[in-house]
Amino acid sequence: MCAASNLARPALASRLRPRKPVAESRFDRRQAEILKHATEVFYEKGYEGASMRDLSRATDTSLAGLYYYFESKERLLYLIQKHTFTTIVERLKERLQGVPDPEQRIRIFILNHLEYFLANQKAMKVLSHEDDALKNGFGQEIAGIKREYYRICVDLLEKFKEAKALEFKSRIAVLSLFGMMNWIYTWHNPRVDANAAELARQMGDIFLRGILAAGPGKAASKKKPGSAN
Amino acid sequence: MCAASNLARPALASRLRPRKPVAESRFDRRQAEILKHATEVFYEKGYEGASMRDLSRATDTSLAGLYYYFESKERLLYLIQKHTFTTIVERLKERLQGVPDPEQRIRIFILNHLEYFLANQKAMKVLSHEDDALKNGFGQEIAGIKREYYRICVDLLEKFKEAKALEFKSRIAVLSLFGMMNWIYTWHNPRVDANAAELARQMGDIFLRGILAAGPGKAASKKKPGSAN
DNA sequence: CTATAATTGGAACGAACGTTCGATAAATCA
DNA sequence: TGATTTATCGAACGTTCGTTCCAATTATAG
Repeated sequence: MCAASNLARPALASRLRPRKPVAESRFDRRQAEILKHATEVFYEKGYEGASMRDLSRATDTSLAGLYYYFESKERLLYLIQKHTFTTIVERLKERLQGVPDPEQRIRIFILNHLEYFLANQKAMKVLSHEDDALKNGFGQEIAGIKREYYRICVDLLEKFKEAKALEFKSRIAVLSLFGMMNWIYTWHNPRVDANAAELARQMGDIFLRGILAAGPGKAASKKKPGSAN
Repeated sequence: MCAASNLARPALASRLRPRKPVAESRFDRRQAEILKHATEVFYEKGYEGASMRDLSRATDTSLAGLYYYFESKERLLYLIQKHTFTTIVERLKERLQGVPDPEQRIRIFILNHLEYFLANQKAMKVLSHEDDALKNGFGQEIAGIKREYYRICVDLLEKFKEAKALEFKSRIAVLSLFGMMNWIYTWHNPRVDANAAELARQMGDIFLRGILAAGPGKAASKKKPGSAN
């Protein structure tokens, strides 16, 4: 984890913290808690719409206190995005280990994405919705993680395509899949809609059947699902 | 069209405009032009991030001049959203007339959506991205149009489902389809990606095959989705 | 305990925000 | 032409923005 080392200390707290062998210090704990509440506020009001005073109120911290933990509002958003994105990629890699079947791997991708998305819906909306709010330095790093995640999905699809001798445009397919999954932050209601596993199954069915029916050569729209090759 | 009657006049211009039988007055033309430029600014900076001074600069209008044409910043966003959404629904209804085949009707829906989306990409991003920026009064009217549009799509799908004796959750299917289509504002690059007709064909293929393969009864792919956790 | 570092809050900074006002210029019509 | 509406402008209003400074408070170490 080593979360602390990633976080810039404000001037007052910039001295090296000596011997702190335990996992997280008081500083780290409080910082994480502020981030959690800040995520909620960004979720509700958007990045530009949320003021530091909103965050101050929501986190029960004085305005100056916020600047003790975060050097700027932008950095706050950056930390939320980085943590969220890094975690989802980490979990995906763990889950993919030891699973060879191409279709199964795609289903794992979908499940991992939806599960994390729904469990951290607010953070994920902030991630999806404010993905161009960060200026050059910060923005590029997040964009890099995003590109890696996208690459993983493309690779999964192309392995699948190869194994089944299919023909379709990977780029369109991947981006369609992302669209299906990411859009849920606009409509998912936990009291009405199914949970992540069930959604993953349904979306996986639609998507996988959709690309599975695309045999080599023609891509006819009439029902000819049987001819996989 | 009668666009003028929908637009609130500021106090100075609130008197009824007598006999203006021709399509659009000077007022309407200038207002429409400001809206066009404002759409661009909202697209680039977001609603909260764009200031009236940004809009003033982009439209070559003084700050006070803006308030002669629009009574508030919120109203500006409202007019952009309303015009965009109303137009897309109108066009869809026209295109659906006289087409009986359920599959064909869904393909028309997709094509209409993507075509309008790509031709008015900036307005559509503003529409998708700022859909909760409007306060109660304005927001509900836009939400109403959106609900109508959603309903149309559900009906198309259910007719299709009935005709083909399929079984799938319409809600999930519709929202997945919207996700696929709406997400393009985050990635579409006209110099790299296909045009609307081709995209509509590809997405239509993925989506229609996906739901078409869901015959009555079981909806199984051969493997069960691996351990949910 | 005292001394030192970590943490907090109150008050204020200049800048930018959305909006308003009153005066002026341009267009329209008698 | 003069009278009257339509359009545009610069300047300012009060508020809120992100951020900073500094004194006061609390926790930790010697």
